[in-house]
Amino acid sequence: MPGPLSQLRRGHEELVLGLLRRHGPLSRGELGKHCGLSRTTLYDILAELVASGAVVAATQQEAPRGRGRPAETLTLNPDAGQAIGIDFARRAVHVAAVNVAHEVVGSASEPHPAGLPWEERVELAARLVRGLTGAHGGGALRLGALSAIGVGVVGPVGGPGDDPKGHDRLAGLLRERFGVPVLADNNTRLAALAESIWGAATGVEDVLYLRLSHGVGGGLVVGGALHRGAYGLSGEFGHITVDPAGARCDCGGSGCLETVASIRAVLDAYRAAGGRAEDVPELVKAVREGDAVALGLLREVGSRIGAVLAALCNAIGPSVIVVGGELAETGVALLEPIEESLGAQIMPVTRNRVSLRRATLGEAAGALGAIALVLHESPLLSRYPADGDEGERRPAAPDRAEEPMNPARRP
Amino acid sequence: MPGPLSQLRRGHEELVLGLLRRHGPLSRGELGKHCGLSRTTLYDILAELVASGAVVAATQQEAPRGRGRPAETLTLNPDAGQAIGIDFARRAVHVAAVNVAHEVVGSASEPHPAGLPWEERVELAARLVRGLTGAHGGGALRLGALSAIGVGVVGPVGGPGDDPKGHDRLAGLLRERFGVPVLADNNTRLAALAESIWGAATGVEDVLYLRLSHGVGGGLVVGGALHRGAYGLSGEFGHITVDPAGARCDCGGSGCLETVASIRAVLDAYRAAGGRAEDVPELVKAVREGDAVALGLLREVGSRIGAVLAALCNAIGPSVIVVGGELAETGVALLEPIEESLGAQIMPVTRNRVSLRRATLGEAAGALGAIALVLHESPLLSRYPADGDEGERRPAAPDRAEEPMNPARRP
DNA sequence: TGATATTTGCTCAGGTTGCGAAATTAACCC
DNA sequence: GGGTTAATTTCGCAACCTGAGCAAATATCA
Repeated sequence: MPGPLSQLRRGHEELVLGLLRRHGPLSRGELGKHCGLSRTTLYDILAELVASGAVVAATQQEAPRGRGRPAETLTLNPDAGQAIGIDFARRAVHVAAVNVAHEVVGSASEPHPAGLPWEERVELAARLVRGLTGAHGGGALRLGALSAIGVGVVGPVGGPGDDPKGHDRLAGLLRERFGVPVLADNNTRLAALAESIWGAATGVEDVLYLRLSHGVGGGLVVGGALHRGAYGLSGEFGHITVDPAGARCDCGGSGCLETVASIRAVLDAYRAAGGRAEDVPELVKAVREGDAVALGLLREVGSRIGAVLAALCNAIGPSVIVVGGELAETGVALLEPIEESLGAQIMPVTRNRVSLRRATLGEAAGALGAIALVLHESPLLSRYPADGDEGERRPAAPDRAEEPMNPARRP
Repeated sequence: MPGPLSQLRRGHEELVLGLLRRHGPLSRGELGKHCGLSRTTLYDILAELVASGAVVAATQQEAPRGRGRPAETLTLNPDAGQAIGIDFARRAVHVAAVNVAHEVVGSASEPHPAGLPWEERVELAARLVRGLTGAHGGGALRLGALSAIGVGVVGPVGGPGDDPKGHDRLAGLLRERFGVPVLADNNTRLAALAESIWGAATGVEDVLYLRLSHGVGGGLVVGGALHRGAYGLSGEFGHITVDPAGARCDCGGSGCLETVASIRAVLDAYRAAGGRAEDVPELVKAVREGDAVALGLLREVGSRIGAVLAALCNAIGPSVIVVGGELAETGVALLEPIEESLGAQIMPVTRNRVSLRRATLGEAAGALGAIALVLHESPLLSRYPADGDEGERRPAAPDRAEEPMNPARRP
């Protein structure tokens, strides 16, 4: 029964673990300088963490020999706990695992036919997870202190009760098999989160992620946290209208970005212009060989994309834009026109403050994001029970800090 | 010296006060059901709040006579404390005041020439504040437990150190005069926050606010909190390109929404089309009289606006869109075309989940938002001291809950 | 009318957490 | 070996949360 006090303690533990994660090995003294807690409390917490095995004394003795007693350097125990994330994409399952230090220890994927029943997809995921943890040498899967699984799924997540896609059942299956809570979100959004932590925008707090794949979508990271929107419908960049007179889109609209910038749209346009490419690798090959038709097409597509990104930038003000998905493999042939168009339409004040980057995580991004979901939401799992009878919500009062921050907010 | 424990306590006090704010008078028992704290703790906190005068027993005796001892109904003491907000607009100063119950107790405005020095504008603000608190009968201004002033200013706020607009000096002047901390943000953004609390989107957690005035701008409320963006540049909807071949804009770009939907742009276009109107009221009058030119123009402008809003909706997923600023006074003549265009370009899944509304707060919105800034950020003022030597930041781990929430996050 | 049940308001003892001050330990320097 | 310095540990106290239990006020029942 997690009361407010245990929560406070847990928050402080998270704070200390977070410092170790970001700074690497640290002595107790250095830790104390950064965490804002009193030495006594910090030592108490550290003793607890050491006892639990989450933190161990670093073996390296590269201490800059000072005058007094040498400080013991502490570091996270890389074997103490793991978290896994599973991305149930349309035609494949991806899994990934990280250790307590938030270092990726492995990932695996396996394609499957579209429409495979949830039972079999869960079975497949479980097999991949076994392979991962086994290969890592551990044997039995240990979820450690995190005790939750993150899941990425296709389609909007987070809306009210309806469950058209069977997500609730999926969560049930996973809970049953792994015996731990399951957290889920849209896999493209999770890819955005992953890129903001391990990928092209590591450490950046405000990220706009655009994914150009069979579908076109994306996600927003706001203040370091994933943005979901009112009905879990945030990040649908692919269905922004770029040409009201354009082609019909599966979503019911016309001239959506997806009808211009999806894989199929680009390949169709390429073939219509006389090019020959059956899939993205062939298109990439053509681009590498300097095919003028391909380059011209990508220039046009990139220009459209850049216009949409510029509008979003002005509205949302991210500091990094990440472009991912298979089409991003065409590299500068696509990114340069995007950047040109973006620069032309964005506000001049913002222009040199936004950086456009290509995604770095590839197909594991969704699974990694699912892990991040667990790591970020984990304190949620220990919150004290809800009233339950009515959806009582707090207004937007900012939560208490768990870590020092500068109170001098300059107006 | 506010340690983590005092903060915890303060958080719980805020929680209880927040419940009273939103639900109005409540008995201890009802309060207990919602706050998730143990009865003992709750009673302790309430005793403290009653002793401090922040909470008083409600005089009304409309208790639904139950079986046992009748419950004492508690309510916020409307005279216990006040907060003030000041909006330093380009050509006017607006001030507003609220009591602890977050009820607006008064507001006042006074126009002034553009470019007035900060000293005189602060002087003007102080005079307005004196008038307000005096008129309310109180006499001396009491800021109560809040002890901070919120300020709205023109231009981006929240970026790094540079201070081209003299905001730092303004904060200094206000701190000196009122002797309390000063919190500031962009006034249009603050208007968005105000609309999400007291205005057209009361209680809504995800709001997109668009302001059509001399400039065109807006703000985003995400999860009930104001969104600032990486460099304080969020909400610049006015500089989204709607027509790359359009007119030059002051921002340096071309064809920005502001070149189409600002007051001057609309009036110019109206006159160019043969209409006669020197200012917005005259335009509104023409609209009311069914002037076909005006209606046609607004239809076109609204259509442009709707297209931009649709794109933003797909990306951000708000549940309410609020349109404010002087031009919104043209009413349905503008809102209907906006809604049509919005509905046509938004994703069908989202269509009936987004509601478009006209702002309700008028010119006081900025000042009210400044108050909200103080109310929302107030816990910040009591956070424990920072390390100061380096900008140590926590990653995006969600903060601890101060209030019950449903831990069952359905995937 | 009086007894009982029920709900509410409140107190008390106990456990946990955080923190300041003093004591202890382990190195270095002379 | 003795002194110095800094890291670590111990100790005692204060603040906070909580469960249990008691008193107060009222409705219901005999």
